[in-house]
Amino acid sequence: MSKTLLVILGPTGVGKTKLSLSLAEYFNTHIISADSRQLYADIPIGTDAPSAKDLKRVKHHFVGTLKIDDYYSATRFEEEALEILNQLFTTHQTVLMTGGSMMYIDALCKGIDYMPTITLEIRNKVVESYKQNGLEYLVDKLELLDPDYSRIVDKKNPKRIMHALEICLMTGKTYSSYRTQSIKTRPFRIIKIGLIRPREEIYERINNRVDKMIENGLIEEAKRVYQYKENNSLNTLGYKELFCYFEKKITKQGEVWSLDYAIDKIKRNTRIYSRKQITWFKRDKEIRWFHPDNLNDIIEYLNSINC
RNA sequence: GGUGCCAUAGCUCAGUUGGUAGAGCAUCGGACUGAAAAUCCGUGUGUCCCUGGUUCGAUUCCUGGUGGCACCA
Repeated sequence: MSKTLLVILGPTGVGKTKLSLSLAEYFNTHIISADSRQLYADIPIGTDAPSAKDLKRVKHHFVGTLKIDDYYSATRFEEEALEILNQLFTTHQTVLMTGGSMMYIDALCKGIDYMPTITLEIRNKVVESYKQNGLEYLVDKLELLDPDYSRIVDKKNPKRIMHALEICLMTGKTYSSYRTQSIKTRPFRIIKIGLIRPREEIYERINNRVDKMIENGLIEEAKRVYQYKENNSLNTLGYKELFCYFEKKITKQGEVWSLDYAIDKIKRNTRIYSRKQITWFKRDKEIRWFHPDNLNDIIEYLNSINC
């Protein structure tokens, strides 16, 4: 029998955590978390990380393993998750991966192209140039250095432009030359289970969850990490909005960010995020969709394919 | 009871000197390959409250309703 990676995915708030715990117990196995923010140890409330109790019930990987200012990326996740998977497959037939970080899931399932890590020096240089000269300047520069990519890149998206430029500047080669976009095959079977609910249910659960996070001390948690706010780990739902409130920023409507406004924004942005996830997952035809309450249907399906 | 103001998108409102309408928010759709909870793009048909009148033509002006708000009794 082949080894199986069972992927449980879905939009935020749909109920992945609860179902994954049940399934992991059913298979008596571990969970690999595919969540780019639950990786960080100091922000468990805002990222809705598995509780201490959950972690005791089932062994998790990639939860709370990083410091708030650690660098991380989908590629590192690919490498490290593969390594852990290989170990786990020596003792387990089935391993679960669960999470909502779309690119992390794809990185492990399909692989992503190798690219050199950008040095801090180059990154700062490019970011600085963006601030000084604006996006169009960078677009022009990219057109010179990598005309192929320049033709297809979204020219309004600063991150895409900057990253391609960084690669060009650092390696002296084009960004396109690293972009093979080939799909890697894995030496194990991958089964994807998608969890979905009607929109209203997802939205209601998100709204309730945010209220609960506030009750559980999200504001204090955000204050504790505020000094690290420049780090990517905190460019995150829940924190960025509270930071605006802390800083008494002015809203588009010309008012000072109140706590209520920040909380509404968190809810709204989380809803938008969940939609974005749905959009991404919709493209993946390998996903078999279920309602999270139908654990039995899922197990029945898995049995039928010899899981 | 009297007077004044208001009634337009799911919400808050703008607007049409009379030629059937548009912003913000909400909603919805999409892109995505080493920062991805990031970053970026796109999306507005709605009995313009109802009725009658004037008019070639009314959501717009006028009459009368209905509902809301404010003030006066």
